[in-house]
Amino acid sequence: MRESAARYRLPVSKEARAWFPGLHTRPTEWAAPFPAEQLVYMVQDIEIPYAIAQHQRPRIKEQKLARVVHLENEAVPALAAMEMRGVCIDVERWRSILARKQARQQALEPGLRETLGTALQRACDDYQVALTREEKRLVEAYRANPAQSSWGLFRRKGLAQWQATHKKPPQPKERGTINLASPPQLLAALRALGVPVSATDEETLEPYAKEHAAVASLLQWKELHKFASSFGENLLAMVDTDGRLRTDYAQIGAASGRIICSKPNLQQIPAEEEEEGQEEPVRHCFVAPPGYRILKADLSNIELRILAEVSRDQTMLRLFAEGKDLHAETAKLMFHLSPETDTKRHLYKGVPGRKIAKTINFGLAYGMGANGLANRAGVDLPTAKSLIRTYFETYRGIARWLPLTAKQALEQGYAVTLAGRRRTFASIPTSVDWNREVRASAERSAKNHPIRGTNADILKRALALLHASLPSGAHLILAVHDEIVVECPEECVEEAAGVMRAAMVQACRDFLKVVHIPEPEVLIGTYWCKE
DNA sequence: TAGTAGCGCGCC
DNA sequence: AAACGGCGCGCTACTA
Repeated sequence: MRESAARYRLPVSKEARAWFPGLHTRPTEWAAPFPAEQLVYMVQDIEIPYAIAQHQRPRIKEQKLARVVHLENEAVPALAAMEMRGVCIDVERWRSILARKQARQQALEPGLRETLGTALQRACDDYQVALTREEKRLVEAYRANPAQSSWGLFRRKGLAQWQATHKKPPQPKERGTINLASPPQLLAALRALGVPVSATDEETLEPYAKEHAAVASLLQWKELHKFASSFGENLLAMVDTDGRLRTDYAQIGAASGRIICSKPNLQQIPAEEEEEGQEEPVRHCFVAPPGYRILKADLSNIELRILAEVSRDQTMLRLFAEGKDLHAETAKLMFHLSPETDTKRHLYKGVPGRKIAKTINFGLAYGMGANGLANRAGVDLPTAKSLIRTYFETYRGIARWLPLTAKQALEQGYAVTLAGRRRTFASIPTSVDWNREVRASAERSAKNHPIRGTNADILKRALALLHASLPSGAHLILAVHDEIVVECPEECVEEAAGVMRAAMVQACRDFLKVVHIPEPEVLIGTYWCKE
């Protein structure tokens, strides 16, 4: 508030605020009427926002932001209610999942410490052992003749950075041991084992898992460790004394206008168990209190529907209208397959057609290039390039819309969603060469904003509708990008489910005028589940 | 000792 | 030639 007030030269003083914390521990003051100073402060808290709003109103109109401002204002009570209500957690079930995972994690540790610990020790004694044969040769060549060496191979990261990653690893606390959570230590140890990697993330290590048992084991360990550290006791400690977990929502936290949440971030709770069958997903610990049910609805394929809407791509609009599996139909169109083809089975260069189509459909929303497609779909670069070409021949409307949108956004300085939500961009002169990367990034964001941001528009509209229309006793619990979770007394589950279906469709209809909107399926259970 | 940068990884 | 967006957070290692 202070910043906004300053913009309109409205005086604000926050000093009086310091008086409030701990007031309940000061019985005399607690019982007495508010001092004049505090009253002034409290009045200010009402008056200043009003004055700010008065200043902003004409500007909002002028910039055609009235609709999105209204949308945001309508969503405020829903967000506030979710923050206050929180979500009920089955702590016991959570602890038992955690215990099993930790047991598995600990079982892996002796072997890993032995193998990687001794490897790290060798690397510490002589860190040259952590260089691959090829790198040793290159470094030698570079030292001998910097001008002539295959400098190009270092170019990607730059020699300085390349060397930095090969500096002496930090010594573990005890000789012969290793901190498995330390990327630098891991890097040195792995390289000493002959695994020529330059990072220790899952994607980098995965190809070596077959060859090196230690790598396979390490990958499992990392996964279990991640779970324990991010979704273990630390998170459980945030459960309030009433057994409910509460988060902080930031209503316009993301540049796209999406809601973000933190402390804890409930939008990153693992949805599924990677190894099927064995363990229960932790979302199952987000439960309905006794006498209640959890209801979940999501906006299926919403980003692609938005894309079809804004681009008016006739083909994609038709596929949605037909209500078929969009990824499969995309594959059929791209590869000229007959309608009855099983696109999960039909291979193109060794990769299922549906997977390729899905990867492009999905990746499109954030400006994926040929390289990204090659990585994700598992094809080579030329193939990826030709696949993207084919995709855009299939969806001409999208092929036109994407670059046009980027161009317009950068010209006028902002991209816009269907509710009129803006994302601004600094102007980037074409003439300057060094900002090509900046420009490319801005273009991706500009293409992305109408899709992401409209998704946020729709979600917020749905939240507002639901907050106003859910049966009494039913409460909004969670909002995760395209998914809304409600907790509801058993007696009115059917009514609430109906309200949810109607609200989701209405929210879509408020913004999407052309594309087909299916009525969402509402899942009803005793816990938060995925499907 | 406290703050911060970088890596890595969870979600969509 | 190449480069996948955008968010929060835990951890380590470095810096002040």
